[in-house]
Amino acid sequence: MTARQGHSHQSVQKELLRRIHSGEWLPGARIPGEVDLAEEFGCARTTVNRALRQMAETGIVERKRRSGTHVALTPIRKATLQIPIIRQEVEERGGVYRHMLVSNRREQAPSSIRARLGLSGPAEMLHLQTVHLSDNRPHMFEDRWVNFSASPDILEAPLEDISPNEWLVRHVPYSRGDISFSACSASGDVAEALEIAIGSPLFLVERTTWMNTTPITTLKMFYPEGFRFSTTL
Amino acid sequence: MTARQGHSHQSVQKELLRRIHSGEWLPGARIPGEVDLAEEFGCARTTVNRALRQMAETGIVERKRRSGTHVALTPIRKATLQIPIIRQEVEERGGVYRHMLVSNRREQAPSSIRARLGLSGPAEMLHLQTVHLSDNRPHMFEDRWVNFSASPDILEAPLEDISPNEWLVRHVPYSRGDISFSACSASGDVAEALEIAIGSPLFLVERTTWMNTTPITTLKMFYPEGFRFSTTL
DNA sequence: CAGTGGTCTAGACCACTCG
DNA sequence: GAGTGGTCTAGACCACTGA
Repeated sequence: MTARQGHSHQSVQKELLRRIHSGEWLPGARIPGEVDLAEEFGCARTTVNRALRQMAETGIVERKRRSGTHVALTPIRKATLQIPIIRQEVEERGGVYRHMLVSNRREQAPSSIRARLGLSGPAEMLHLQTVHLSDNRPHMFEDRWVNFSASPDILEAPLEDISPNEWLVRHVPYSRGDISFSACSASGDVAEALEIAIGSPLFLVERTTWMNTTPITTLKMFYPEGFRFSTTL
Repeated sequence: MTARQGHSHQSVQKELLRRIHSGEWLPGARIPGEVDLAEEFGCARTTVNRALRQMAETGIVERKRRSGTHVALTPIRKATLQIPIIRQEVEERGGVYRHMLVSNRREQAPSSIRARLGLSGPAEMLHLQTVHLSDNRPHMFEDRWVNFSASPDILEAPLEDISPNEWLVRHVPYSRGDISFSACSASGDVAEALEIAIGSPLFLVERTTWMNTTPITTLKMFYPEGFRFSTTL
């Protein structure tokens, strides 16, 4: 059967967005059911469904069975952030990337680190400190602990040539991660590595990753003032 | 025709993820085509397509026509952030919310603000400064400019009772927004509002929103040290 | 130019949930 | 119990792009 195309899911979404943005459908208002919309637009219900599903994923509408689809009271609540490899991050900003491994030691993980990873008993881990440079100026300082029992290969990795960040991303998959953003002031170590004054404000990203329930690595990334993490809503 | 169900798109995705996480399919490796996978799983191609499309949206795989689907070299590169109403943010963290309107004036917007909004000529705007409190302690300081020609109603809004943040979210839709995160140190004004020392590190969120090409509002939100913005990968 | 993903259709059944 | 979204199927055509 020749399926003559009425509307694409994108054109449907565009029209639905127009009605929301124009105020025709106010926040909280109920949107007609998929069957009605499909009839109105002259397309299959599947097409309407996809348009509405995408709008629900970005938080523009809320959907529940039986009660239908409503315009969200707080339109657009989700932004997606890119989590790049640091080298790419530097190069995308037009800099020449280089890294320096400041520390590379096996140590007993302190309790704060074990807590982040969800480990109860003592554990020997790889403690790596790296300065990431852009055009030979400090871009970011990374303080990382690696649970090498989950990825023994890292003990033989050429971390002078490839940063721990990049080596892990390329060799150790993970299934789950936490990430958080905050601000802090520079302690002595970090200030020295970044060549800034002690107490300077820093943008701090903390990330921990697991493969299933096995912790892989946890790290803090310290960015000096001026660095921005941007995205679009 | 009774469509007997083979696999759901979720079960397909789960199995594909397993193969990636187990190392069976390494980063960069090519994944079989949709037709082959559909045959293997005994389901429709549509089902495989949806599973792979979702995995592409989260950055786990990369898809191109003709060349097929490949495991991403940098697995998982996107995180979604919730952009809440501040009152909800405070209440979700267990605090009692209150806000104080520190400033509410019509002013000529300085050039820095006009630049953020993409306006060339002079423009009179509403300049609002709000302290958001959690359990009567400062939670965040907001410095906002509103292009009231795009939403004249705000001039009559009871901003003492409902914060500018919440009033705008509930009454003025937007189609596009920028958001960025960084760190800075507290200036005198902000330090006073947040009851912290001048120079303290702050977590700074900047957001600008438009309706189509009309600028709506731009603001900076200053969070004291200790505040974290978290999400899951 | 041929292979791969991208998408639409029409129809069906299922699952949740509100009244 | 009935209405609404959630999803699967089988088939078709289209669009991009790399060999």
